[in-house]
Amino acid sequence: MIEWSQETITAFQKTLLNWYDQHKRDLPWRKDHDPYHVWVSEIMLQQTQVQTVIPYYLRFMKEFPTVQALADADEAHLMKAWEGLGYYSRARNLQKAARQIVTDYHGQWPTTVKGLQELSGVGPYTAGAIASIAFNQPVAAIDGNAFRVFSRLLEIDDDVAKPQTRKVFENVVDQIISKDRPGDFNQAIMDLGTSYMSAANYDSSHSPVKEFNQAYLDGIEDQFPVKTKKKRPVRHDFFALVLHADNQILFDKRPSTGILANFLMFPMFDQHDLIKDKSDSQEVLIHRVEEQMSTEDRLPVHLHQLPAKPVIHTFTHQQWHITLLRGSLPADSDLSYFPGKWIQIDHFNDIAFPKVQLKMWQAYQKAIAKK
DNA sequence: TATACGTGGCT
DNA sequence: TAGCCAAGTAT
Repeated sequence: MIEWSQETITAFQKTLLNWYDQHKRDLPWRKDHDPYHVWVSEIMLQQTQVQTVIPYYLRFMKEFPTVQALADADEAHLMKAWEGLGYYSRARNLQKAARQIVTDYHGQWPTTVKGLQELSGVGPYTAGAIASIAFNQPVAAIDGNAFRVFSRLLEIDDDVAKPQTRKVFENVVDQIISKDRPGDFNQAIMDLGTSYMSAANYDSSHSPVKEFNQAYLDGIEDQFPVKTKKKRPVRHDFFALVLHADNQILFDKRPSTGILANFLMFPMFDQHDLIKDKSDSQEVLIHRVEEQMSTEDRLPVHLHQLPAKPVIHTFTHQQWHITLLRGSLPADSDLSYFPGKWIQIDHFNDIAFPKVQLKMWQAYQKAIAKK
């Protein structure tokens, strides 16, 4: 049980919702409460900032205006619409869920948290957000904003990085949430959490709910939320091959699981896997790649390291250092001999690539232009 | 439960 | 600048 009295709870709701009515952000997915609009925006907003999402959301609604259109979309089209947004399993789960709705539910949306969580990619937060915003259910939607805001308001010091902490906050919000306007309540908390009560540069002294903010009143806001630190990304060193033949370049399709699943990328070799002896030089490793690519003498591949800095790309858990290798083939080589897919440069714009692949292509073109 | 999963912004 | 943060979920 929280310390707030029923009077305090009512006063908080009123203050928060009045502020929201006057100052809520005008966002494209707030024009109505259509569950499709709410759902797509919530999936895009997972771990992604509002300003990043807006243009993606607007394009997405033009391309796929309805659940049916999304269910019918071909995967390449879908991934192109998601290109650059990251966490690409979100897009695949989105379509999986669209097909669930169309096929399994005959177009009828589940309206409860439990029902919504049956949809692929919809977890406790997103289910709460859709249920409250689209279906007016008085349920919590605990995201990073809610963790931050309520941890400060009530000086809750449970570690928000731990999964079990979610239920502590759900219990709190279940008691405080407005039963009349649950969707607006949850969205108001998010607006508060990105403005007066943001992670950095918060401005609690001007916050509409400062008198309810115990951590502020006690001068200890900087202690909330309590969150254990993340681990640093692990470094991996790769070679990436740029194998040119006429106007085509060789691509590999990545495995169907793991990071950047299913994307087409330049063939990549983990340098660590190429090492046989500690004393192996970079030249020796490159030569081993040449051997792997030229298993028959009739098609020797010659590789040259490009006069370019390695491409460095950091993910949440990995940091890639990629050395680009340009490959040359004998004239009239049989391209079908190589494992992978030859793609016309002219067609690059129609294919979805992850950011690191676009970086490699840019670095390659820059290096070639210099020569 | 702890970890993997992308990208961009900010200090 | 290296690290943290941003409307989390799946496994």
